[in-house]
Amino acid sequence: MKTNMEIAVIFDEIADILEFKGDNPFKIKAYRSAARTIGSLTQDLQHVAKRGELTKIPGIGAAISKKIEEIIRTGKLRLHEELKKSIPEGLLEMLKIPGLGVKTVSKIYEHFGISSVEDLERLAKERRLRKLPGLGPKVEERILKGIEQYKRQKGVILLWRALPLAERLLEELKQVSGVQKAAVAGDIRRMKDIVSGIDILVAADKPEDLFKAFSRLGSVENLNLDGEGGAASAVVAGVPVRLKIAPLESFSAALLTLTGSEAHVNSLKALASAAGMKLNERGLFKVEGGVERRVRGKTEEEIYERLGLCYVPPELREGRNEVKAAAEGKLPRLLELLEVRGDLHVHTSWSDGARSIEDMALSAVGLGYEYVAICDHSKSTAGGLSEEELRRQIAEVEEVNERFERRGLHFRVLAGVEVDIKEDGKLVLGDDVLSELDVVVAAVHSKFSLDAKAMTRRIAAAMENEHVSIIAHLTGRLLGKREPYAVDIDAIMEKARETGTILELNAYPNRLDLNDEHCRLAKEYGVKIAISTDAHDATQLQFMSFGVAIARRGWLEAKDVVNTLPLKELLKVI
DNA sequence: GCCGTTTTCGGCCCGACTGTTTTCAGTCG
Repeated sequence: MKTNMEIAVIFDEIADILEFKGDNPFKIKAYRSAARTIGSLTQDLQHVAKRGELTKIPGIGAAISKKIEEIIRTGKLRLHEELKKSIPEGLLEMLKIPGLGVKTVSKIYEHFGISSVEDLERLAKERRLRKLPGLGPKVEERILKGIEQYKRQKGVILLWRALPLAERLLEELKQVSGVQKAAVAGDIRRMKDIVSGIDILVAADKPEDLFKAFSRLGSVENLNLDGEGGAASAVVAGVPVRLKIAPLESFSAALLTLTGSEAHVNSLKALASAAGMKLNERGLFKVEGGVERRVRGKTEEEIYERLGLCYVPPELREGRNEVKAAAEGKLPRLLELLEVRGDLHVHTSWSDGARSIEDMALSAVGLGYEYVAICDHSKSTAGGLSEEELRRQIAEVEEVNERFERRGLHFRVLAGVEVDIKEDGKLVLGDDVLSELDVVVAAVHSKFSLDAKAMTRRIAAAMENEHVSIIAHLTGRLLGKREPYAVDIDAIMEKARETGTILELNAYPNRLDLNDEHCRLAKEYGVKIAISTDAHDATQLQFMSFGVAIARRGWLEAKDVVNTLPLKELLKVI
């Protein structure tokens, strides 16, 4: 069984290899776009294939759909295997270094005959790369920095990659005979943006059967069994999976301790000990005269209750004062996905999105939303809009709204834009056209390498613009790919409070920007948050759940988040 | 390899940025 991501990687590698071979650039682009679409698909490709609807996915035609079917059927793709044999292994890895593309890697390979990141690093350190025509000291330096970054982010596992895999493994394990209960634990359960792997806890009669079943699951590698400890570990689809078996009576305590975090669990243990009890993965016990007696604790809720605490949702279990708050009954009533009433940042085919305004709006209707804000790029970024084009788009938004009204749909498409903030803090679109919009989202898309002072001044200047309601993806990070740019978060929070600017929590799962701690800080400052998906396709509206997870980790409640407001009140705020 | 209200061939986004050049190539979004 291959995940969407694994299938996407295969097509991406095919594109890379074809590019090395100088194949038709448009064919290469087709493979790349297919890979990107598959990678960000929210439904499992196997299901789509089963329904025979692969070619309905934009960018997937007859040839690629056949290849997807081959991968699903056989676990691999012949073409891919053959292509991989045709070039030195390390070249593909070299491509993953940011700032390095096929052209430069080819040039280096042809001249030096090297094909590994290690050799590349050595050459750069020996200052030999700069001897090649077209390369110089700056590029050499950039490559070294890129290698450093690549090494740092190499093993990073993103929540949105691990979560679907975890859910699928859980479903498969639940089918095994003798399994009484099973749950995902660990940092995935706490919904960390980056996770260490997948932890699954199972209560089972016959551990041997479970282990056997586990070893037979698709693409399990490096299986490691610890029969006595009731544990097994393996690598599935490149992700470490840790399986733990517990007796049914200990399930909740085991789930609690396995969910962590360590800091949170340690606080609970200390609390238990202070109350003459003992908490470990086997259960909660009363200790009297050296004798341990199990305290009733069938559920996690009961364990917390016995410790004199309100239930602490997994997202809060980070050792950030949540135990104290739970003791005082001061935990926030965390935001729920169902409280979200709209999405304030989505793209359409007017810029680099895949769908029309109406398509995106109808999908938002399907999610039960009351509104969606169309915020395409402004000129200078990703096929963005000029003033004139934006005015035409506003007109189309109005048409869609009129059509909806005639059909009796209580839904509003908001006219917006994601306007670029220039280096000097000015916006690339004039105030005239911005004043005609319902919502203006401003964002940095260039000159990422400014120092913190300049970047902060730049963003703060944009916040001063009276038309700007929201600042998008504040730090510009791309998880596993690009570090956040330097910016003084406190100064931005201060400026946001002063100007009443809303900060976006970008829910696109490789951004999640603001992060959880920024959210909590915003709340302290009294700065409001908009959770927006930045969807570039209709299915990506579902990324909202990742944004809500991060908001919950940041202690946010519905009242902290503007897109929980009904339309009328929202309009006042934006 | 994909796509089609110009539909089975022929076109497929393009500008910003950077570093290298001295008018351009490579990478990125």
